[in-house]
Amino acid sequence: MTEGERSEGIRIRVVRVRNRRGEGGRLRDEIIDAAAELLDETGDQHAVTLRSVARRVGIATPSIYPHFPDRLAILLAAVQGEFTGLERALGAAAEQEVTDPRRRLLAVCETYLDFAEHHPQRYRMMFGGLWAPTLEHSSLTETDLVMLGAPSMLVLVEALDACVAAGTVASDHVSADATALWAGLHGLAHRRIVPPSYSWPENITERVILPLARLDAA
Amino acid sequence: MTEGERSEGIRIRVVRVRNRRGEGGRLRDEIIDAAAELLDETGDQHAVTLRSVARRVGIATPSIYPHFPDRLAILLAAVQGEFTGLERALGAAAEQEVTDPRRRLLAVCETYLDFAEHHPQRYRMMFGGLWAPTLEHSSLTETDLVMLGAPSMLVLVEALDACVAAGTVASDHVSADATALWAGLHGLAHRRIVPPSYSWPENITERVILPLARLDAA
DNA sequence: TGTACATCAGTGAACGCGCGTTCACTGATGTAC
DNA sequence: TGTACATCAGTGAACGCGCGTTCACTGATGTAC
Repeated sequence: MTEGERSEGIRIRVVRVRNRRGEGGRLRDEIIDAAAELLDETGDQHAVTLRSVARRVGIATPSIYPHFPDRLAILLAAVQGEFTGLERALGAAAEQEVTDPRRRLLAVCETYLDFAEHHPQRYRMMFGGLWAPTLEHSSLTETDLVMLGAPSMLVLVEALDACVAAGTVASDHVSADATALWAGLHGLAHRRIVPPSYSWPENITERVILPLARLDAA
Repeated sequence: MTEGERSEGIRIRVVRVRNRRGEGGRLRDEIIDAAAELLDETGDQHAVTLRSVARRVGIATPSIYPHFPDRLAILLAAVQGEFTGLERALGAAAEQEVTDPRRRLLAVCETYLDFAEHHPQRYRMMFGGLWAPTLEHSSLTETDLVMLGAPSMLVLVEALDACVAAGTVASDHVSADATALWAGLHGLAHRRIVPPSYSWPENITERVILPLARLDAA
């Protein structure tokens, strides 16, 4: 045991209770959680190494292999979990605003931007396009990655569609306009990720969302 | 000498002519170029190491130290050069379309997206927000980074302003609307960076740019 | 009810690799005399 | 015009580090008899 110890006089040893027989699969979730934590803290996929994950979990490095074939498989699993989290947050926001479709759409947009603000490193990992070049040497397929964002996109499409149905918004192609709106949201999310030195206009959010969603000013 | 050789029977040695006395500064530019090439090829700032740069240039690794204090200083210099390239491209596009401000604005937008498409890895490096978390251990300041994009932004602001002056576009706050337009462009650029599996609507570009620029359809 | 044993969950040491950084050095070249 | 020398532009070996991956292993635990 080389890790879980501090060399400051007192030695701390992380005690991890070994899973019971038949429940070894639990370690898989612990590994994913540790990877997500490391991503959040560092914002750098290179910080998620087999060894750093093992340290965080409190296991020996080779113990990862029964659960994941390689480093990227861990990362994909972590990012999958994060996309699920985004989807849930967007879905919950949509359900909060049952009556007014305009307010529902704006709530979904706001929740999207909040997610980016509160989890900037995750967001960057999810949408930063960090994946493509790394794919070559791994077991992942391109489709794995593209499919990840689909359910979240669906929430946005439905929220916009409700506005169209209610006559609040005129759109000849709802999913296309939802994609356009997403592009704007992604651009706005950039603002919350990057250091705040650039002086963004105060009402930049409205200036992007309202025209793209074809909504009037409030 | 360990590099510049291939172990396939024939040995190739990269012959690099040492700079003449007083012209040692030339190596600095060679280092920046090599770093930019590595960024373009890999899209991964971690691929730009002192050793990989030295190999590419054809020098010994320690020869970098007289020119750059650390790895990040090389990266900053490379990214600076790339921002200058973007600025030139946008400026050239604006100058092509002297007469019609509407067409000029659209040309600037198109050039921006073309840059993202043709240099996806550079673009990601420039705007991907990869910098912030890495900054702590380096000699760079946050302002260094924020200032980089300012001249390019100015081209966009001026192009939009010309539309407003010509009465083509109504805007109560030109620089704010230019920032909103940039957010949309950044979202669109995402499309050209990410693997093309997601089925983007055909006219997504117009659906984003026209409403944000407050332009009518053509 | 007791016990032998197969299996499960994980360990710990070792390997070769590329990395950043240091150090003392080398050989060409411009310049002072 | 010739030569000694300081300086410039880089070199090459070495270091310790964290990494992914391999290998033989260990000890607890559930199960068959």
